[in-house]
Amino acid sequence: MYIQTKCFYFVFIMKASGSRFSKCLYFSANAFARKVEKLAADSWKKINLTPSHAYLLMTVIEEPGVQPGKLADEMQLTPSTITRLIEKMEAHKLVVRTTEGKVTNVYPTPKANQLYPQMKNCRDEFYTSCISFLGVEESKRMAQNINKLNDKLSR
Amino acid sequence: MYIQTKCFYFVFIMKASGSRFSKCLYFSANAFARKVEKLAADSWKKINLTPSHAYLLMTVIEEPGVQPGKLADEMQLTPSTITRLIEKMEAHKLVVRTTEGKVTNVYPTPKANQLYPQMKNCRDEFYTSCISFLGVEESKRMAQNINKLNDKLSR
DNA sequence: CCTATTTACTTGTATATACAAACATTAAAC
DNA sequence: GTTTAATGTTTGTATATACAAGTAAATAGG
Repeated sequence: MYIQTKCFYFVFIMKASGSRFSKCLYFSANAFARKVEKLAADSWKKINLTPSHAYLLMTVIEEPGVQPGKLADEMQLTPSTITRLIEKMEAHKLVVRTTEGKVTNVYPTPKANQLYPQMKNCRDEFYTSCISFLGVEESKRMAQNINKLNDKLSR
Repeated sequence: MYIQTKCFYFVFIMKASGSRFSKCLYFSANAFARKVEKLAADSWKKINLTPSHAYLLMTVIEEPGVQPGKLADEMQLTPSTITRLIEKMEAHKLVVRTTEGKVTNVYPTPKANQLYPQMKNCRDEFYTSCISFLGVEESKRMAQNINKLNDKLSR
């Protein structure tokens, strides 16, 4: 275990931090996002959902009838991206849409509701693996910090 | 100025940090990357380069003959992505490739070299705008922290 | 009441990136 | 030496996302 830690440290010296761009937020932020993405993707793979789909679906289950606009806000994605996600999940019979006037409501299907407990497990597993990589304190602080910066960067 | 700070704080409370997923690294990391991306894109827009293209080109100028594999390492992108980037920049007559055996070398064109001073300006501008949004200390620490985590997450 | 603006969502299109498989070249093993 | 494995790069294909423009409903001004 100690050796593994040292090994991490070695990699640390050689990899990102040793790269030409280590001090550049552009690279670090993007690389970090891709790595967290991968961690999340692994956690949800066993029920065949991408993280975006999974989080969208969980929101729909927890707030049946939620509107696409609100989903866009919460997930910090553009409305068009949300439309695409919903389309796919509709094709997989996990949500249904009803449109009344200019308002659209999204509801989970029974199939989705059945999946919910497993989805919560996946979410827990993802958090656990974040924590095991980054440490419980570090990973919490990181999310907080990033959020703070995100808000400063909100146009 | 004080009011603006308070305003930031208000947004902070309402936006990312208030969202259902604020404590989830998956969302924060992705949103953060997209925002930094946008900042970078703005900085390089005036010379019509995307940040990836710009950084790749600067590397090629500073290390003429650099190989795709090394670029992939430094930029933390996959070799296939590097190939695609190089193809595009070749189409724009900014780099040329020579292949000898299994090794490929990438060189800047005169056009690229001419562009170099402007590119450095754009880079500076990007750093400046990071700093102006996030603060000089915060933005340095952030990049460091992210790198540390990146290295821990390196497969 | 009718036009103009705003709101909510969708569509067309483009970008960046990745993974897996294909190649082609060199190195190793026997 | 011929087969096998490793290395470096490219191609085929798929994903996620965005922006800009389009549509359709609701609301506001005159």
